[in-house]
Amino acid sequence: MTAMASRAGDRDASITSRLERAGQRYTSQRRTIVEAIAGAGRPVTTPEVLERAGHRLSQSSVYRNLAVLADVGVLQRLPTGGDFDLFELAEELSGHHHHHLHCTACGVVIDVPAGPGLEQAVMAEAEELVVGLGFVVAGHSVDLYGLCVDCARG
Amino acid sequence: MTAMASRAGDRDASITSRLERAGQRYTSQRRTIVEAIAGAGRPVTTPEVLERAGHRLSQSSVYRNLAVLADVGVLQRLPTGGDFDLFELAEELSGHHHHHLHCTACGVVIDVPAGPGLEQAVMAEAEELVVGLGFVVAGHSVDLYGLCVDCARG
DNA sequence: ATTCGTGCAAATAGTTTGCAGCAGA
DNA sequence: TCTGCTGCAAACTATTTGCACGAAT
Repeated sequence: MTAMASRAGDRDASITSRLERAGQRYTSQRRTIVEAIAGAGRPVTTPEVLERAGHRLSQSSVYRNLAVLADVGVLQRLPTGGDFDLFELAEELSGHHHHHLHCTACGVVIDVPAGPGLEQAVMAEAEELVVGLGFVVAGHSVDLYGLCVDCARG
Repeated sequence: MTAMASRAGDRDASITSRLERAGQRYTSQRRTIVEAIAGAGRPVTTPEVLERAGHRLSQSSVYRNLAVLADVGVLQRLPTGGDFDLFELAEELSGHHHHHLHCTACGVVIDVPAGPGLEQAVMAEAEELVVGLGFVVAGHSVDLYGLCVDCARG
């Protein structure tokens, strides 16, 4: 419990500081949004955020706050090609580096922890690119496409 | 030259058959679109397709045809989070498996050939997921984010 | 007090669609 | 000649924005 509280506190402090650096405040509405997203355990859409927050906040404010939170690095935006973009806690805050599993049938996106072998391979590849193209690699993402358990059955 | 012509012919035949399987035709406009995209050598946006085709086709038809061509597997759509999605030739048709380098400053996306080490690592990871989650992996993409040569300098 | 946040309604912009004429098999 | 393709204009929808009021420091 102490450890949990401490970790939650760390997260809030980090979010507050990121916002303040941009002259912004960590309001209760922004807290609600962050908690709705963190509590989902997977990337969520704007309507889902609204839903999970019980529609207690206006749509325009959600859009505005998602943009602000993504801007200061609290959230990560995931384009999907579908109707809505997805949002998740930035890896720097959630603490665990992961990749995504996209179900091409139902559209759900699931987090999967990044294995060390794959990470190493990506790093090696990134290294070659710096040398070969002068491209400075800052981050990466690995996305797997297929069918989730539910859709694979039927 | 013979080899080139042969390869181009193979591509057209493959495209025609994919379209016909869906009761569609490989019209000259669709040819124009495919050539505009194939000739770019990197993923392009809808306005770029229009531009590269010299604005000889209507915007709505371009949208319609990009959707059809993506549906039958001739093109691949790449969501970006920016204003426009990107389109590129499907890997089955272009023949070379590759990943993408995204410049976070100017937004350009560059193709990079997929190295064998990375591919192997992704496959291994995919294998574990099938066993662990029952998720059936059909494909994947690796995306690297950073600064392209031009943006890294200036 | 001043600055930022919020809700509402209106505006924006990428994309889709209805329809009438055209073209290919 | 039948089915699908195209262009135009209108419709649609996710997202953004102007404005006036409320909240926080």
